[in-house]
Amino acid sequence: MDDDARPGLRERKKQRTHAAISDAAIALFLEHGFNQVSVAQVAEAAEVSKRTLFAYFPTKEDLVVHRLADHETESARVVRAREAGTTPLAALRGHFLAGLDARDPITGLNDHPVALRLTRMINDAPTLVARMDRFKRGAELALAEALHETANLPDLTARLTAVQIVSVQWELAQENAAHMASGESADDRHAGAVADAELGFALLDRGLGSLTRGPA
Amino acid sequence: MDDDARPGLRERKKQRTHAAISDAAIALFLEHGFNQVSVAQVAEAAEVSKRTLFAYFPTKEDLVVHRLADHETESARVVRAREAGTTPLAALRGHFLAGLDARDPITGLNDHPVALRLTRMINDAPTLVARMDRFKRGAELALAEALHETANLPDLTARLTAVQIVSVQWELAQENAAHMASGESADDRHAGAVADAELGFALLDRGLGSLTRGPA
DNA sequence: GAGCAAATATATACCAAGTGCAGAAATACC
DNA sequence: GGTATTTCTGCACTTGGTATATATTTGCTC
Repeated sequence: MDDDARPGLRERKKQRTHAAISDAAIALFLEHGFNQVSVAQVAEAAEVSKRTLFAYFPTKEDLVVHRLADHETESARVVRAREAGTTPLAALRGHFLAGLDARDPITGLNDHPVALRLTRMINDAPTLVARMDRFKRGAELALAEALHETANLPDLTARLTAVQIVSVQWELAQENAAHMASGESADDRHAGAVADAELGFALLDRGLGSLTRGPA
Repeated sequence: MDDDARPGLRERKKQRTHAAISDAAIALFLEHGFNQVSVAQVAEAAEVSKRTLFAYFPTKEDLVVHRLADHETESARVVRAREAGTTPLAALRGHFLAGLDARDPITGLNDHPVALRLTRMINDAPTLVARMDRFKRGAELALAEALHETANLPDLTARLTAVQIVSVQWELAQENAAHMASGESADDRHAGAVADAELGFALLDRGLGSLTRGPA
């Protein structure tokens, strides 16, 4: 819809307003907490009417979550862009490990103060946590579609596969974020995070039966 | 908390009020839709003040979801109650298949008109869907704890295992519910549901690698 | 059974998220 | 410059949920 072909004054202004609202919101939320700041305050700080704010962001939660929108289809894109001969799972494993090396916040392995405050802010606000779940669900469906289309999997099989993969990635990120929240540094945690990721992807690849049957 | 040891007039009255509110809510929601009915209307129908309603149910969504509360720990209980020598996954597989046979609504394989209207009502209300996600998350954590305590699994391994299992069960139920929503009868669907469940649990047991490596 | 303390219910007023609407202001287009 | 079209704004309104202070009910003791 929003082709970035030609700026145009109107488009540029819209983008600036969008950014102004978002920035004001994040700043206020990080400072005082999500539930402690009303959308009216955000609107005032962004010098915009409440009505306009809701024209840009359909809900208060979107003021935070819209920043993750790109990540929603990340796994799906990785699967689609994998090289021939690479299984989807191998591609995703490689991508996740690369994310750990890069300290990509989506892996949870990032100890920037802002990242820490952000995860804490989210976990303190139930409605935000719920919104993150919807985000996760979107990632599952996008990945399922990618698997269905590029890996020759039946629809249900693709969905069953996708939900397992996304759930494991999510839990790994939660684990890393919990370590960060308890004060550990990303560098100190890195080795453990890699080991945990290997465990998670091994479980996905070889199945839970491998726990009782021993390693393949 | 609420020991059912001795009734007592006060307790009985509370239970009756609780049921009255819940029944009024479900009836109105099924009739007009979740978003189309206000909590004030529910309170009026139940002949109770709005404040009292919120004393019994912390949120509007709880008016619906509290009925599933028991199911939240169902998988965890199945794992804890499994016979010696049975793996958790085998126990859960057996339980799920039994649920299909019994047309347990939690498996999605139930074509009672009320069940159909209920799933439709939930899917039409985003806040209810979000609440179901929280319910699912609770089931994951409960199962993780059960696996940790009874299957000798490290904490993270238990959580990774639990999220995979619950996610697959959930997706299987979604699939069945979708079939019901499109008019198929539970009896007609049963064989397919069993086959899908076998697929799902096979993926869990043998891993996603089995898709590329072929059957074990 | 009267009387009192604790629990529960109610009415009222209130806050915050989100929507509908009518009009003002800005932008694009000619 | 004039006009059609977006976009923004102010205002009133609905709804979920909470605070407070007051009334009602229940349980218990004598």
